[in-house]
Amino acid sequence: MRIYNTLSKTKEEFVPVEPGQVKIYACGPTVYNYFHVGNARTFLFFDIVRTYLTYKGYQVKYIQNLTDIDDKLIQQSIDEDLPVNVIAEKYIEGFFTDIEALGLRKADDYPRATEYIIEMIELIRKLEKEGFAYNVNGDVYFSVASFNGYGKLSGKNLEELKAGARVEENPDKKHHADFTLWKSAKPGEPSWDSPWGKGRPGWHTECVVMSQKLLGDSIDIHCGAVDLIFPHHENEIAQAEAITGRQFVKYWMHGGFLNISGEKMSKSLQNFFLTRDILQKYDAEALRFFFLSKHYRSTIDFSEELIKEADRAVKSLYQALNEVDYSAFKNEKVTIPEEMEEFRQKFENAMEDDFNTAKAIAVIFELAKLTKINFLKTRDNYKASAFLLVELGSILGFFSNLDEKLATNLNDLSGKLIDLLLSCRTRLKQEKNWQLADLIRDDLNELGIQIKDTAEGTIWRLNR
RNA sequence: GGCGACAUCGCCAAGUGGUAAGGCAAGGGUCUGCAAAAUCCUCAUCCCCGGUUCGAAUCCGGGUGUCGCCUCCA
Repeated sequence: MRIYNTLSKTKEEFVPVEPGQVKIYACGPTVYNYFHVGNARTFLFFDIVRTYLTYKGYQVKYIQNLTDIDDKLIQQSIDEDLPVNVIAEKYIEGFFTDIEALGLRKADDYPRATEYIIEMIELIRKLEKEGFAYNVNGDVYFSVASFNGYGKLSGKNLEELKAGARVEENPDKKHHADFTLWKSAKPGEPSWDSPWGKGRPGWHTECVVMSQKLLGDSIDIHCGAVDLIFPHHENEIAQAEAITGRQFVKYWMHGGFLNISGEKMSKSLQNFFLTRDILQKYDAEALRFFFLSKHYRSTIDFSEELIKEADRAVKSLYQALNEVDYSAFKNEKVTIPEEMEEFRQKFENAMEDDFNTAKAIAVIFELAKLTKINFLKTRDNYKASAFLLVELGSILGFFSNLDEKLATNLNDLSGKLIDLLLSCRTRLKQEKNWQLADLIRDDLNELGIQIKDTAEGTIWRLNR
């Protein structure tokens, strides 16, 4: 299994710190709003990483944090005229609603920043004591010059950062790349007591503390989107490794951005899409297909047209199962013949090459095709390939509500009524009353009931 | 200004030296009373120029274009 590591800028063989176990820390949302489709892509991808590693037999511990105190939350609390903790609760609830709608599995824990204030203060004190941090009037900064190795993740050096220049000068800082560990509170802001006075922790500290507390000093995978490489993750490394002297994270994984029509999503451009709004209009698996059809590190361009296209693609996958009447044999015990395992192998090869989901999806489609061919030609092995199709597809999160989507019976009465209508239509056809027969067909179609006139007679299916 | 990424069929997208996966769309055939569905078939030499090599979409150099990071951001 090979994973691209931002730290080395290469694909590396994946070897967990402790054999058989994988510890993953995923940067979660700052809960000042419902999350957008870009967040959704990131969250969804790391859920796939977790799911795949679990499928491979690793014992995975997966943590995703919730940032529930920070400047944006404070601003939002002013905008909505609600206390910060109420804002946080509101959007945390929204977060859980939305990830469920997206079909993500729950993380093992969702630690919140405000639950770890004491631990953060403790960390900052240690940093200060050991000369990595300094206090200026109640604001505590991390001194980047004191940590040798600063910039190793993002590939920046302190000189370049200085030359960057576009940064607002803060005369309190020794080096302008120094970042805030503890921020003193202005009147009215939520705050906690600390050795430096009332204030709140800086953003970069929470992930270090929660990662170390819940997963240990050295973990396997820490992930987020590319924008977090600098400064967020760079700053995490500095704090964590300054204290422990050990490698904080073995594999840093970063997902690519999602743009809207070639442009970065931003509120000012009015091209901002909340995940919940998109899920209102489109099927969650269509969105999932859209995300996974491109490699996770590439920038992806979002448009509703592409979601519609993805929706058609997903439907054709379901259609394959419909064709072979998967519902009728889904509870049977079927063993997958040896020669069919080559598909699993191809699928795994794709996934194990830095999670090449686009390639893995191609295998899924090949399997769908094979299933139909087996069914039509030989009637052999089609059950096995259907099972394999569902198994592998499920790893990518597809086929999550098969029963609903494959349903051929509404309920007894409705089904019988449809059958009744169809037998009338058959009679009309025999009488060559095409006009009326077609009317019934078209009207049923309007209702989402698709008629198929086959050699064996007329059958119907719910159009998904 | 500094650092970096990318450019493959109408659209989306794999592919990191051995002769272009997959999806969507499109066209044609079969089936059908007509349709739909299904099914079969068709559909690219990889931004440009130069180089390395027996051989390059894949490596090197130079262009052009797009994008990202350097500031809160998934």
